[in-house]
Amino acid sequence: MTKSPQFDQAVRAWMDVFMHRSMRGWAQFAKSSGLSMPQFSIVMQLHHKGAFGMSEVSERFEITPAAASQLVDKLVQNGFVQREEDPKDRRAKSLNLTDKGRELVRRGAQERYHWVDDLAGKLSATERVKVSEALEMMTKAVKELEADAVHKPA
Amino acid sequence: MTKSPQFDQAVRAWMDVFMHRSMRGWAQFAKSSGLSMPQFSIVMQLHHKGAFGMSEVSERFEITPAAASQLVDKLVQNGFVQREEDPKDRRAKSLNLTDKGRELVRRGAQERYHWVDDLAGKLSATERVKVSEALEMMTKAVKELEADAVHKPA
DNA sequence: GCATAAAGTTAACCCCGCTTAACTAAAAAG
DNA sequence: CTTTTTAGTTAAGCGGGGTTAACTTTATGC
Repeated sequence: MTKSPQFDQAVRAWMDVFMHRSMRGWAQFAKSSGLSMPQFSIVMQLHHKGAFGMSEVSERFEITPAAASQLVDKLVQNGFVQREEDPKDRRAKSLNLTDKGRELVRRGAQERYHWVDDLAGKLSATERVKVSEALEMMTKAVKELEADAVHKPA
Repeated sequence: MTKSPQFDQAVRAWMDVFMHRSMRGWAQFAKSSGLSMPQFSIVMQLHHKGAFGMSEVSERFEITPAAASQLVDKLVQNGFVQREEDPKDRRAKSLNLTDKGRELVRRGAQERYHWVDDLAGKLSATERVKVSEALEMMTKAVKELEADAVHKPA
């Protein structure tokens, strides 16, 4: 581990400032749309990773199948998620976002987008380029970390 | 609003990837220490902003004074927080972290630190410098945004 | 001084997410 | 074809956080 105080300090400062702003907005948006955080998380996963079944919900969120079933059920009742039989395996269910669900995701992204715009407005063009490059490096690094974690889990 | 697709895209990608990792770790740490997220948030606020009273808890978290009282009570019972009479106004209570509370915060910071180390390991020295600079710009920008928000609230 | 406002607390109640346990139904194994 | 495993559901019950309502205690305004 190559020590780099400047790096550590910069990342920590950023995390402090960014996490608070971001998490708050996140939670607020979820609440404003009438969803609890766990429900909202499922919707987001469904958006990012595409359709999947109950068992994957229970694995990804580390809850029992029963909890997953109940949680998803509320999303279905509220029309955000569609739950249909998997034709390949009639025991399994395939979960998908409905139009309403996709619309919710779209609105959420828009809100974040707005914040990004504001942020961009505070930076000069050259700064924006530098930031873009840096974030791309970071994103790549995080993905590599995650890939590592798969091969040798903690 | 100067449009910059590269910037937007980079920030969004980063947020997606970072938020998931970070929030997960966060929630897990809170749970592993026997605290719920709301309880943990109070501890963190107490750490960042120093001592305050019940009414501020209820304002900051947008909950009723009753809820704040109950929430804090659990933290007091578990020894993370100290609740004492404010000598200036005997109706008010002054909340403070106990040693145990501070120790919790310290451990949390350490865990984040560890993640930052891992991340640093994935970057070259020059990359780390670039990232540091970029994050400092971003942190500054966010703080300016927050300052703006105070003057003309949404 | 007395009425009113402010800071917290307590109690009753609700909703939510989660777990365990018991169950149904379909697929896989033998 | 029967047994076992797998996917998911339902029901009962628990604990958590939230609310409203009623209350106590201390400050303030007049």
